[in-house]
Amino acid sequence: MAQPITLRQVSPLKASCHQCSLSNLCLPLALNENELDRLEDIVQQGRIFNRGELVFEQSTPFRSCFAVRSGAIKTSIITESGEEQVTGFFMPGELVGLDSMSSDAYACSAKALERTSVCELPVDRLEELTHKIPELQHHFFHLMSQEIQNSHQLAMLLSKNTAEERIAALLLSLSSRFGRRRMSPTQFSLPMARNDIANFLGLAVETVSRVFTRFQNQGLIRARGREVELLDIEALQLVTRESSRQRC
Amino acid sequence: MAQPITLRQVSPLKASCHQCSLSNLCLPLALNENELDRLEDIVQQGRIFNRGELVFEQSTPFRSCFAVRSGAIKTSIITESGEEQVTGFFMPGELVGLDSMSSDAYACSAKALERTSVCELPVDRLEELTHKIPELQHHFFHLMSQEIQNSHQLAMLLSKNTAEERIAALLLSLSSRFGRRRMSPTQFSLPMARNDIANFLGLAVETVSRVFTRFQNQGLIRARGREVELLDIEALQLVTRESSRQRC
DNA sequence: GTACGCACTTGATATGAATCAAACAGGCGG
DNA sequence: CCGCCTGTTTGATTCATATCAAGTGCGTAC
Repeated sequence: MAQPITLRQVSPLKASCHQCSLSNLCLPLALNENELDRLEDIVQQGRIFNRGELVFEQSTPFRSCFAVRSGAIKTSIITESGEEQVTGFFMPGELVGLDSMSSDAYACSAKALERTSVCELPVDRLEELTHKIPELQHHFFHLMSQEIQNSHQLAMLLSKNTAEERIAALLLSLSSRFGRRRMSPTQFSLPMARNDIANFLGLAVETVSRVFTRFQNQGLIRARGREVELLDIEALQLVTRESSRQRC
Repeated sequence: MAQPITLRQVSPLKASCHQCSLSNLCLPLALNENELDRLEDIVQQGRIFNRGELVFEQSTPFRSCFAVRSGAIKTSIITESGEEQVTGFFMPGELVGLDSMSSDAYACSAKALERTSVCELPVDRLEELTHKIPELQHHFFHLMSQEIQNSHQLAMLLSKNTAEERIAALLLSLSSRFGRRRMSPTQFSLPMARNDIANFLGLAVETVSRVFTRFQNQGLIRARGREVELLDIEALQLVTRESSRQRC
Protein backbone atom coordinates (compact mmCIF):
# COMPACT_ATOMS: atom_id res chain seq x y z
CA MET A 1 0.00 0.00 0.00
CA ALA A 2 2.46 2.61 -1.18
CA GLN A 3 1.64 6.19 -0.28
CA PRO A 4 0.99 8.19 -3.48
CA ILE A 5 3.32 11.13 -3.81
CA THR A 6 1.43 14.39 -3.61
CA LEU A 7 2.33 17.90 -4.60
CA ARG A 8 2.49 18.87 -0.95
CA GLN A 9 5.46 16.63 -0.46
CA VAL A 10 8.69 18.46 0.35
CA SER A 11 12.20 17.43 1.18
CA PRO A 12 12.26 16.04 4.72
CA LEU A 13 15.34 18.14 5.40
CA LYS A 14 13.47 21.33 4.81
CA ALA A 15 11.65 22.61 7.87
CA SER A 16 7.93 22.41 7.27
CA CYS A 17 5.79 23.44 10.22
CA HIS A 18 3.58 25.02 7.56
CA GLN A 19 2.72 21.71 6.01
CA CYS A 20 2.67 19.61 9.16
CA SER A 21 -0.73 18.07 9.70
CA LEU A 22 -0.20 18.39 13.44
CA SER A 23 0.36 22.11 13.41
CA ASN A 24 -2.99 22.91 14.89
CA LEU A 25 -2.29 20.48 17.70
CA CYS A 26 1.22 21.22 18.82
CA LEU A 27 1.39 24.81 17.60
CA PRO A 28 -0.82 27.82 18.00
CA LEU A 29 -3.09 28.49 15.10
CA ALA A 30 -2.62 32.18 15.62
CA LEU A 31 0.93 32.43 14.29
CA ASN A 32 1.34 34.31 11.05
CA GLU A 33 3.58 33.25 8.16
CA ASN A 34 6.56 35.18 9.39
CA GLU A 35 6.27 33.86 12.93
CA LEU A 36 5.91 30.31 11.68
CA ASP A 37 9.11 30.79 9.70
CA ARG A 38 10.97 31.85 12.78
CA LEU A 39 9.65 28.87 14.67
CA GLU A 40 10.74 26.56 11.89
CA ASP A 41 14.21 27.98 12.15
CA ILE A 42 14.69 26.58 15.62
CA VAL A 43 12.80 23.31 15.25
CA GLN A 44 14.83 20.25 14.39
CA GLN A 45 12.43 18.06 12.52
CA GLY A 46 12.26 14.40 11.80
CA ARG A 47 14.43 12.79 14.40
CA ILE A 48 13.59 9.08 14.56
CA PHE A 49 13.72 6.78 17.56
CA ASN A 50 13.25 3.03 17.43
CA ARG A 51 11.12 1.12 19.89
CA GLY A 52 12.73 1.12 23.30
CA GLU A 53 15.15 3.96 22.57
CA LEU A 54 15.40 6.82 25.04
CA VAL A 55 14.44 10.24 23.69
CA PHE A 56 15.92 11.75 26.82
CA GLU A 57 16.96 10.46 30.20
CA GLN A 58 16.08 11.60 33.70
CA SER A 59 18.75 13.74 35.41
CA THR A 60 20.66 14.49 32.22
CA PRO A 61 20.93 18.16 31.19
CA PHE A 62 17.62 19.57 30.03
CA ARG A 63 18.05 20.87 26.49
CA SER A 64 14.86 20.37 24.51
CA CYS A 65 11.21 19.61 24.47
CA PHE A 66 9.97 17.16 21.86
CA ALA A 67 6.80 17.17 19.80
CA VAL A 68 5.61 13.72 18.76
CA ARG A 69 4.98 13.48 15.01
CA SER A 70 4.21 9.79 14.76
CA GLY A 71 4.54 6.83 17.07
CA ALA A 72 4.22 7.09 20.84
CA ILE A 73 6.34 7.95 23.86
CA LYS A 74 6.07 7.03 27.50
CA THR A 75 7.57 9.14 30.25
CA SER A 76 8.60 7.68 33.58
CA ILE A 77 10.40 8.55 36.78
CA ILE A 78 12.81 6.31 38.62
CA THR A 79 12.18 6.78 42.32
CA GLU A 80 14.91 6.71 45.00
CA SER A 81 13.85 3.16 45.76
CA GLY A 82 14.62 2.25 42.16
CA GLU A 83 11.07 1.60 41.01
CA GLU A 84 9.77 2.91 37.74
CA GLN A 85 6.69 5.10 37.74
CA VAL A 86 5.08 5.81 34.38
CA THR A 87 3.92 9.43 34.38
CA GLY A 88 2.40 9.72 30.94
CA PHE A 89 1.87 8.55 27.39
CA PHE A 90 2.35 10.98 24.53
CA MET A 91 0.73 10.61 21.14
CA PRO A 92 1.22 12.50 17.88
CA GLY A 93 0.68 16.24 18.27
CA GLU A 94 1.61 16.22 21.94
CA LEU A 95 4.58 17.91 23.57
CA VAL A 96 6.95 16.00 25.88
CA GLY A 97 9.25 17.60 28.44
CA LEU A 98 7.23 20.53 29.78
CA ASP A 99 7.60 19.19 33.30
CA SER A 100 11.36 19.69 33.08
CA MET A 101 11.25 23.42 32.44
CA SER A 102 11.75 24.19 36.11
CA SER A 103 15.21 22.69 36.32
CA ASP A 104 18.44 22.14 34.47
CA ALA A 105 17.91 18.39 34.26
CA TYR A 106 15.13 16.27 32.83
CA ALA A 107 12.58 15.42 35.52
CA CYS A 108 11.77 12.11 33.83
CA SER A 109 12.90 9.76 31.11
CA ALA A 110 11.12 9.49 27.76
CA LYS A 111 11.16 6.24 25.84
CA ALA A 112 9.83 5.47 22.37
CA LEU A 113 7.14 2.79 22.62
CA GLU A 114 7.32 2.11 18.91
CA ARG A 115 9.19 3.59 15.99
CA THR A 116 8.65 7.27 16.66
CA SER A 117 9.35 10.51 14.84
CA VAL A 118 9.74 13.74 16.79
CA CYS A 119 10.50 17.42 16.34
CA GLU A 120 13.08 18.77 18.75
CA LEU A 121 12.59 22.22 20.28
CA PRO A 122 15.73 23.50 22.02
CA VAL A 123 14.55 25.40 25.09
CA ASP A 124 17.02 28.23 25.09
CA ARG A 125 16.09 29.24 21.58
CA LEU A 126 12.46 28.50 22.32
CA GLU A 127 12.41 30.87 25.28
CA GLU A 128 13.94 33.59 23.14
CA LEU A 129 11.24 33.07 20.60
CA THR A 130 8.35 32.95 23.07
CA HIS A 131 9.69 36.22 24.36
CA LYS A 132 9.51 37.73 20.89
CA ILE A 133 6.13 36.29 19.94
CA PRO A 134 3.44 36.94 22.57
CA GLU A 135 1.11 34.46 20.90
CA LEU A 136 3.67 31.74 21.33
CA GLN A 137 4.25 32.61 24.95
CA HIS A 138 0.53 32.49 25.52
CA HIS A 139 0.38 29.13 23.82
CA PHE A 140 3.07 27.70 26.06
CA PHE A 141 1.33 28.97 29.17
CA HIS A 142 -1.72 27.26 27.78
CA LEU A 143 0.06 23.98 27.12
CA MET A 144 1.67 23.87 30.54
CA SER A 145 -1.52 24.76 32.30
CA GLN A 146 -3.24 22.01 30.35
CA GLU A 147 -0.59 19.60 31.55
CA ILE A 148 -1.25 20.61 35.16
CA GLN A 149 -4.94 19.99 34.65
CA ASN A 150 -4.27 16.61 33.05
CA SER A 151 -2.14 15.63 35.95
CA HIS A 152 -4.83 16.71 38.44
CA GLN A 153 -7.29 14.69 36.43
CA LEU A 154 -5.01 11.68 36.69
CA ALA A 155 -4.57 12.19 40.41
CA MET A 156 -8.34 12.21 40.75
CA LEU A 157 -8.66 9.04 38.74
CA LEU A 158 -6.06 7.34 40.89
CA SER A 159 -7.46 8.46 44.20
CA LYS A 160 -11.17 8.00 43.66
CA ASN A 161 -11.82 5.45 40.96
CA THR A 162 -11.93 1.69 40.67
CA ALA A 163 -9.77 -0.40 38.37
CA GLU A 164 -12.55 -0.62 35.79
CA GLU A 165 -13.12 3.13 35.82
CA ARG A 166 -9.43 3.85 35.39
CA ILE A 167 -9.03 1.51 32.47
CA ALA A 168 -12.18 2.69 30.76
CA ALA A 169 -10.92 6.25 31.13
CA LEU A 170 -7.58 5.37 29.61
CA LEU A 171 -9.17 3.58 26.66
CA LEU A 172 -11.45 6.54 25.99
CA SER A 173 -8.59 8.98 26.29
CA LEU A 174 -6.54 7.01 23.78
CA SER A 175 -9.58 6.73 21.54
CA SER A 176 -10.13 10.47 21.39
CA ARG A 177 -6.44 11.13 20.92
CA PHE A 178 -6.29 8.68 18.03
CA GLY A 179 -9.47 10.25 16.71
CA ARG A 180 -7.96 13.74 16.60
CA ARG A 181 -5.49 12.27 14.16
CA ARG A 182 -6.86 10.63 11.03
CA MET A 183 -6.99 7.30 12.80
CA SER A 184 -9.94 5.22 13.87
CA PRO A 185 -11.14 6.05 17.37
CA THR A 186 -12.68 2.61 17.78
CA GLN A 187 -10.00 0.30 16.51
CA PHE A 188 -6.35 0.76 17.29
CA SER A 189 -3.25 -0.89 18.53
CA LEU A 190 -2.12 -0.04 22.04
CA PRO A 191 1.41 1.32 21.87
CA MET A 192 2.18 0.26 25.43
CA ALA A 193 2.42 -3.07 27.26
CA ARG A 194 -0.07 -4.14 29.93
CA ASN A 195 2.71 -3.57 32.39
CA ASP A 196 2.96 0.11 31.45
CA ILE A 197 -0.80 0.52 31.71
CA ALA A 198 -0.78 -1.09 35.15
CA ASN A 199 2.10 1.05 36.32
CA PHE A 200 0.53 4.24 34.96
CA LEU A 201 -2.86 3.53 36.51
CA GLY A 202 -1.52 2.32 39.84
CA LEU A 203 -2.76 -1.25 39.38
CA ALA A 204 -1.25 -4.71 39.26
CA VAL A 205 -0.72 -6.21 35.81
CA GLU A 206 -3.06 -9.02 36.72
CA THR A 207 -5.83 -6.58 37.49
CA VAL A 208 -5.42 -4.85 34.14
CA SER A 209 -5.61 -8.18 32.39
CA ARG A 210 -8.69 -9.21 34.32
CA VAL A 211 -10.51 -5.97 33.57
CA PHE A 212 -9.72 -6.32 29.87
CA THR A 213 -11.28 -9.77 29.79
CA ARG A 214 -14.21 -8.59 31.90
CA PHE A 215 -14.85 -5.74 29.46
CA GLN A 216 -14.60 -8.23 26.64
CA ASN A 217 -17.11 -10.58 28.24
CA GLN A 218 -19.50 -7.67 28.71
CA GLY A 219 -19.18 -6.86 25.02
CA LEU A 220 -17.63 -3.44 25.65
CA ILE A 221 -14.41 -4.15 23.81
CA ARG A 222 -12.70 -6.78 21.74
CA ALA A 223 -9.06 -7.22 22.68
CA ARG A 224 -6.41 -9.56 21.41
CA GLY A 225 -3.04 -8.64 22.81
CA ARG A 226 -2.43 -5.01 21.94
CA GLU A 227 -5.08 -4.94 19.25
CA VAL A 228 -8.16 -3.28 20.70
CA GLU A 229 -11.59 -2.52 19.33
CA LEU A 230 -14.03 -0.40 21.29
CA LEU A 231 -17.44 -1.94 20.65
CA ASP A 232 -19.56 0.21 22.93
CA ILE A 233 -18.10 3.63 23.63
CA GLU A 234 -21.21 4.88 25.40
CA ALA A 235 -21.10 1.97 27.81
CA LEU A 236 -17.44 2.71 28.48
CA GLN A 237 -18.28 6.33 29.18
CA LEU A 238 -20.92 5.07 31.54
CA VAL A 239 -18.30 3.03 33.35
CA THR A 240 -16.10 6.08 33.92
CA ARG A 241 -18.98 8.07 35.26
CA GLU A 242 -20.03 5.12 37.38
CA SER A 243 -18.36 6.96 40.26
CA SER A 244 -21.72 8.69 40.52
CA ARG A 245 -23.31 5.42 41.58
CA GLN A 246 -22.86 6.82 45.09
CA ARG A 247 -26.05 7.53 46.98
CA CYS A 248 -28.60 7.61 44.18
CA MET B 1 0.62 39.96 72.08
CA ALA B 2 0.58 43.10 69.98
CA GLN B 3 2.96 43.18 67.06
CA PRO B 4 5.53 45.93 67.65
CA ILE B 5 5.62 48.48 64.89
CA THR B 6 8.88 48.36 63.01
CA LEU B 7 10.54 50.82 60.70
CA ARG B 8 9.93 48.45 57.78
CA GLN B 9 6.22 48.96 58.11
CA VAL B 10 4.60 50.81 55.22
CA SER B 11 1.10 51.81 54.34
CA PRO B 12 -0.83 48.69 53.25
CA LEU B 13 -2.16 50.64 50.31
CA LYS B 14 1.28 51.15 48.89
CA ALA B 15 2.57 48.35 46.72
CA SER B 16 5.55 46.74 48.39
CA CYS B 17 6.90 43.70 46.58
CA HIS B 18 10.30 45.11 47.52
CA GLN B 19 9.70 44.65 51.22
CA CYS B 20 7.65 41.49 51.05
CA SER B 21 9.32 38.72 52.97
CA LEU B 22 7.95 36.25 50.44
CA SER B 23 9.55 37.89 47.45
CA ASN B 24 12.16 35.21 47.02
CA LEU B 25 9.42 32.59 47.05
CA CYS B 26 6.70 33.87 44.79
CA LEU B 27 8.88 36.16 42.67
CA PRO B 28 12.06 35.69 40.76
CA LEU B 29 15.12 36.92 42.59
CA ALA B 30 16.57 38.08 39.33
CA LEU B 31 14.33 41.09 38.82
CA ASN B 32 15.99 44.49 39.09
CA GLU B 33 14.50 47.50 40.84
CA ASN B 34 12.83 48.83 37.77
CA GLU B 35 11.28 45.50 36.88
CA LEU B 36 10.04 45.04 40.44
CA ASP B 37 8.38 48.43 40.20
CA ARG B 38 6.56 47.42 37.07
CA LEU B 39 5.42 44.21 38.73
CA GLU B 40 4.18 46.14 41.74
CA ASP B 41 2.12 48.30 39.42
CA ILE B 42 -0.05 45.39 38.40
CA VAL B 43 -0.19 43.53 41.70
CA GLN B 44 -3.17 44.21 43.90
CA GLN B 45 -1.89 43.59 47.36
CA GLY B 46 -3.45 42.79 50.64
CA ARG B 47 -6.83 41.39 49.77
CA ILE B 48 -8.19 39.53 52.79
CA PHE B 49 -10.45 36.50 52.82
CA ASN B 50 -12.04 35.02 55.91
CA ARG B 51 -12.15 31.32 56.64
CA GLY B 52 -14.47 29.59 54.23
CA GLU B 53 -14.63 32.42 51.71
CA LEU B 54 -14.04 31.68 48.05
CA VAL B 55 -11.04 33.37 46.48
CA PHE B 56 -12.35 32.29 43.11
CA GLU B 57 -14.89 29.80 41.87
CA GLN B 58 -14.66 27.04 39.30
CA SER B 59 -16.14 27.91 35.88
CA THR B 60 -16.26 31.64 36.53
CA PRO B 61 -14.19 33.85 34.19
CA PHE B 62 -10.48 33.47 34.78
CA ARG B 63 -9.05 36.85 35.64
CA SER B 64 -6.22 36.50 38.10
CA CYS B 65 -3.71 34.30 39.84
CA PHE B 66 -3.25 34.78 43.57
CA ALA B 67 -0.13 34.66 45.69
CA VAL B 68 -0.72 33.64 49.27
CA ARG B 69 0.80 36.11 51.76
CA SER B 70 -0.50 34.59 54.96
CA GLY B 71 -3.05 31.95 55.84
CA ALA B 72 -3.81 28.97 53.61
CA ILE B 73 -5.93 28.11 50.61
CA LYS B 74 -7.33 24.83 49.35
CA THR B 75 -8.23 24.27 45.72
CA SER B 76 -10.83 21.75 44.66
CA ILE B 77 -12.77 20.58 41.65
CA ILE B 78 -16.43 19.68 41.58
CA THR B 79 -16.79 16.66 39.33
CA GLU B 80 -19.76 16.02 37.05
CA SER B 81 -21.10 13.67 39.67
CA GLY B 82 -21.08 16.52 42.15
CA GLU B 83 -18.30 15.27 44.38
CA GLU B 84 -15.57 17.55 45.62
CA GLN B 85 -11.98 16.64 44.86
CA VAL B 86 -9.31 18.59 46.70
CA THR B 87 -6.46 19.23 44.28
CA GLY B 88 -4.04 21.15 46.47
CA PHE B 89 -3.19 23.20 49.53
CA PHE B 90 -1.39 26.51 49.13
CA MET B 91 0.72 28.09 51.81
CA PRO B 92 2.34 31.54 52.05
CA GLY B 93 4.66 32.25 49.13
CA GLU B 94 2.80 29.90 46.79
CA LEU B 95 0.86 30.83 43.68
CA VAL B 96 -2.73 29.68 43.10
CA GLY B 97 -4.47 29.49 39.74
CA LEU B 98 -1.72 28.42 37.37
CA ASP B 99 -3.81 25.44 36.29
CA SER B 100 -6.43 27.80 34.90
CA MET B 101 -4.15 29.53 32.43
CA SER B 102 -5.26 27.26 29.62
CA SER B 103 -8.82 28.46 29.59
CA ASP B 104 -11.11 31.40 30.06
CA ALA B 105 -12.62 29.96 33.21
CA TYR B 106 -11.15 28.83 36.49
CA ALA B 107 -10.42 25.10 36.44
CA CYS B 108 -11.05 24.81 40.16
CA SER B 109 -12.35 26.69 43.15
CA ALA B 110 -10.08 28.20 45.77
CA LYS B 111 -11.25 28.57 49.34
CA ALA B 112 -9.54 30.24 52.29
CA LEU B 113 -8.96 27.67 55.03
CA GLU B 114 -8.34 30.39 57.57
CA ARG B 115 -8.13 34.16 57.52
CA THR B 116 -5.93 34.64 54.47
CA SER B 117 -4.19 37.53 52.81
CA VAL B 118 -3.34 37.35 49.10
CA CYS B 119 -1.86 39.40 46.30
CA GLU B 120 -3.90 39.40 43.12
CA LEU B 121 -2.14 39.17 39.75
CA PRO B 122 -4.47 39.96 36.83
CA VAL B 123 -3.45 37.62 34.01
CA ASP B 124 -3.89 39.94 31.09
CA ARG B 125 -1.54 42.50 32.57
CA LEU B 126 0.70 39.72 33.82
CA GLU B 127 1.09 38.26 30.34
CA GLU B 128 1.98 41.67 28.98
CA LEU B 129 4.61 42.00 31.65
CA THR B 130 6.08 38.53 31.24
CA HIS B 131 6.36 39.39 27.60
CA LYS B 132 8.39 42.47 28.43
CA ILE B 133 10.57 40.90 31.11
CA PRO B 134 12.22 37.65 29.94
CA GLU B 135 13.26 36.82 33.50
CA LEU B 136 9.65 36.92 34.58
CA GLN B 137 8.56 34.74 31.68
CA HIS B 138 11.26 32.27 32.61
CA HIS B 139 10.10 32.33 36.19
CA PHE B 140 6.54 31.55 35.22
CA PHE B 141 7.62 28.67 33.02
CA HIS B 142 9.55 27.51 36.04
CA LEU B 143 6.59 27.82 38.40
CA MET B 144 4.22 26.02 36.06
CA SER B 145 6.66 23.25 35.38
CA GLN B 146 7.13 22.86 39.12
CA GLU B 147 3.40 22.53 39.47
CA ILE B 148 3.34 19.76 36.87
CA GLN B 149 6.06 17.94 38.76
CA ASN B 150 4.22 18.36 42.04
CA SER B 151 1.14 16.94 40.51
CA HIS B 152 3.05 13.97 39.10
CA GLN B 153 4.53 13.46 42.53
CA LEU B 154 1.04 13.44 43.98
CA ALA B 155 -0.17 10.98 41.37
CA MET B 156 2.70 8.70 42.32
CA LEU B 157 1.86 8.98 45.98
CA LEU B 158 -1.76 8.13 45.28
CA SER B 159 -1.07 5.21 43.00
CA LYS B 160 1.75 3.44 44.80
CA ASN B 161 1.71 4.30 48.48
CA THR B 162 -0.16 3.16 51.54
CA ALA B 163 -2.26 5.38 53.77
CA GLU B 164 0.60 5.76 56.26
CA GLU B 165 3.06 6.74 53.54
CA ARG B 166 0.68 9.31 52.08
CA ILE B 167 0.01 10.95 55.41
CA ALA B 168 3.66 10.96 56.42
CA ALA B 169 4.49 12.59 53.09
CA LEU B 170 1.85 15.28 53.60
CA LEU B 171 3.05 16.05 57.13
CA LEU B 172 6.63 16.35 55.93
CA SER B 173 5.60 18.53 53.01
CA LEU B 174 3.72 20.89 55.31
CA SER B 175 6.63 20.85 57.71
CA SER B 176 9.13 21.99 55.10
CA ARG B 177 6.73 24.57 53.73
CA PHE B 178 6.18 26.01 57.20
CA GLY B 179 9.93 25.88 57.70
CA ARG B 180 10.65 28.00 54.64
CA ARG B 181 8.67 30.69 56.36
CA ARG B 182 9.80 31.78 59.79
CA MET B 183 7.57 29.17 61.41
CA SER B 184 8.46 26.04 63.31
CA PRO B 185 8.79 22.98 61.06
CA THR B 186 8.02 20.63 63.95
CA GLN B 187 5.06 22.25 65.62
CA PHE B 188 2.21 23.80 63.72
CA SER B 189 -1.49 23.96 63.32
CA LEU B 190 -3.01 22.15 60.36
CA PRO B 191 -5.00 24.66 58.34
CA MET B 192 -7.28 21.96 56.92
CA ALA B 193 -9.80 19.52 58.34
CA ARG B 194 -9.25 15.76 58.42
CA ASN B 195 -11.87 15.58 55.72
CA ASP B 196 -9.80 17.71 53.37
CA ILE B 197 -6.70 15.64 54.07
CA ALA B 198 -8.63 12.46 53.36
CA ASN B 199 -10.11 13.84 50.17
CA PHE B 200 -6.76 15.15 48.98
CA LEU B 201 -4.94 11.89 49.69
CA GLY B 202 -7.66 9.63 48.34
CA LEU B 203 -8.50 8.10 51.71
CA ALA B 204 -11.51 7.83 53.98
CA VAL B 205 -11.66 10.24 56.90
CA GLU B 206 -11.64 7.31 59.28
CA THR B 207 -8.39 6.05 57.82
CA VAL B 208 -6.74 9.43 58.26
CA SER B 209 -7.86 9.54 61.84
CA ARG B 210 -6.60 6.00 62.49
CA VAL B 211 -3.19 6.72 60.98
CA PHE B 212 -2.84 9.85 63.08
CA THR B 213 -3.46 7.90 66.27
CA ARG B 214 -1.18 5.09 65.06
CA PHE B 215 1.62 7.60 64.46
CA GLN B 216 0.96 9.04 67.87
CA ASN B 217 1.15 5.64 69.57
CA GLN B 218 4.43 4.99 67.79
CA GLY B 219 5.77 8.27 69.14
CA LEU B 220 6.20 9.83 65.69
CA ILE B 221 3.85 12.73 66.29
CA ARG B 222 1.74 14.32 68.95
CA ALA B 223 -1.63 15.42 67.65
CA ARG B 224 -4.58 17.03 69.33
CA GLY B 225 -7.15 18.10 66.80
CA ARG B 226 -5.40 20.35 64.30
CA GLU B 227 -2.47 21.01 66.59
CA VAL B 228 0.40 18.80 65.43
CA GLU B 229 3.92 18.26 66.69
CA LEU B 230 6.38 16.16 64.70
CA LEU B 231 8.42 14.28 67.29
CA ASP B 232 10.54 12.13 65.00
CA ILE B 233 11.00 13.56 61.53
CA GLU B 234 13.57 10.95 60.51
CA ALA B 235 11.17 8.16 61.35
CA LEU B 236 8.48 9.88 59.28
CA GLN B 237 10.89 10.15 56.37
CA LEU B 238 11.56 6.46 56.80
CA VAL B 239 7.83 5.78 56.55
CA THR B 240 7.57 7.61 53.23
CA ARG B 241 10.51 5.70 51.82
CA GLU B 242 9.07 2.49 53.22
CA SER B 243 7.88 1.83 49.68
CA SER B 244 11.38 0.44 49.23
CA ARG B 245 10.57 -2.36 51.65
CA GLN B 246 9.83 -4.36 48.50
CA ARG B 247 12.12 -7.31 47.93
CA CYS B 248 15.04 -6.48 50.22
C1' DG C 1 11.49 -27.36 14.07
C1' DT C 2 12.35 -26.81 18.70
C1' DA C 3 13.44 -24.21 22.77
C1' DC C 4 13.79 -20.27 25.30
C1' DG C 5 12.10 -15.92 27.08
C1' DC C 6 8.68 -12.69 27.65
C1' DA C 7 4.04 -10.74 27.79
C1' DC C 8 -0.18 -11.97 29.02
C1' DT C 9 -3.97 -14.59 31.26
C1' DT C 10 -6.26 -17.15 34.93
C1' DG C 11 -7.08 -18.92 39.61
C1' DA C 12 -6.66 -18.97 44.89
C1' DT C 13 -5.68 -16.44 48.86
C1' DA C 14 -4.39 -12.48 51.77
C1' DT C 15 -4.82 -7.78 53.14
C1' DG C 16 -5.33 -2.79 53.42
C1' DA C 17 -8.59 0.38 53.39
C1' DA C 18 -13.62 1.46 52.65
C1' DT C 19 -17.87 1.23 54.64
C1' DC C 20 -21.21 0.96 58.24
C1' DA C 21 -22.23 2.17 62.88
C1' DA C 22 -21.73 4.53 67.01
C1' DA C 23 -19.64 7.15 70.49
C1' DC C 24 -17.12 11.37 71.65
C1' DA C 25 -15.37 16.23 71.81
C1' DG C 26 -15.56 20.99 71.12
C1' DG C 27 -17.61 25.39 69.67
C1' DC C 28 -21.64 28.16 69.16
C1' DG C 29 -26.26 30.02 69.75
C1' DG C 30 -30.02 30.03 72.42
C1' DC D 1 -25.70 26.25 81.16
C1' DC D 2 -27.58 23.18 78.00
C1' DG D 3 -28.28 21.13 73.58
C1' DC D 4 -27.13 20.92 68.92
C1' DC D 5 -24.15 20.64 64.96
C1' DT D 6 -19.99 19.46 63.02
C1' DG D 7 -15.59 17.34 63.16
C1' DT D 8 -13.15 13.58 64.98
C1' DT D 9 -12.22 9.09 66.92
C1' DT D 10 -12.93 4.11 67.55
C1' DG D 11 -14.70 -0.56 66.50
C1' DA D 12 -16.73 -4.45 63.40
C1' DT D 13 -17.37 -6.02 58.92
C1' DT D 14 -16.93 -6.09 53.89
C1' DC D 15 -14.78 -5.66 49.55
C1' DA D 16 -11.63 -4.51 45.92
C1' DT D 17 -7.35 -5.31 44.57
C1' DA D 18 -2.61 -6.99 45.58
C1' DT D 19 -0.04 -10.92 45.92
C1' DC D 20 1.30 -15.55 45.10
C1' DA D 21 1.35 -19.29 41.92
C1' DA D 22 0.59 -21.61 37.52
C1' DG D 23 -0.29 -21.88 33.09
C1' DT D 24 -0.78 -20.16 28.08
C1' DG D 25 0.51 -18.15 23.85
C1' DC D 26 3.64 -15.89 20.80
C1' DG D 27 7.84 -14.25 18.72
C1' DT D 28 12.63 -14.99 18.15
C1' DA D 29 17.04 -17.35 18.25
C1' DC D 30 19.31 -21.34 17.59
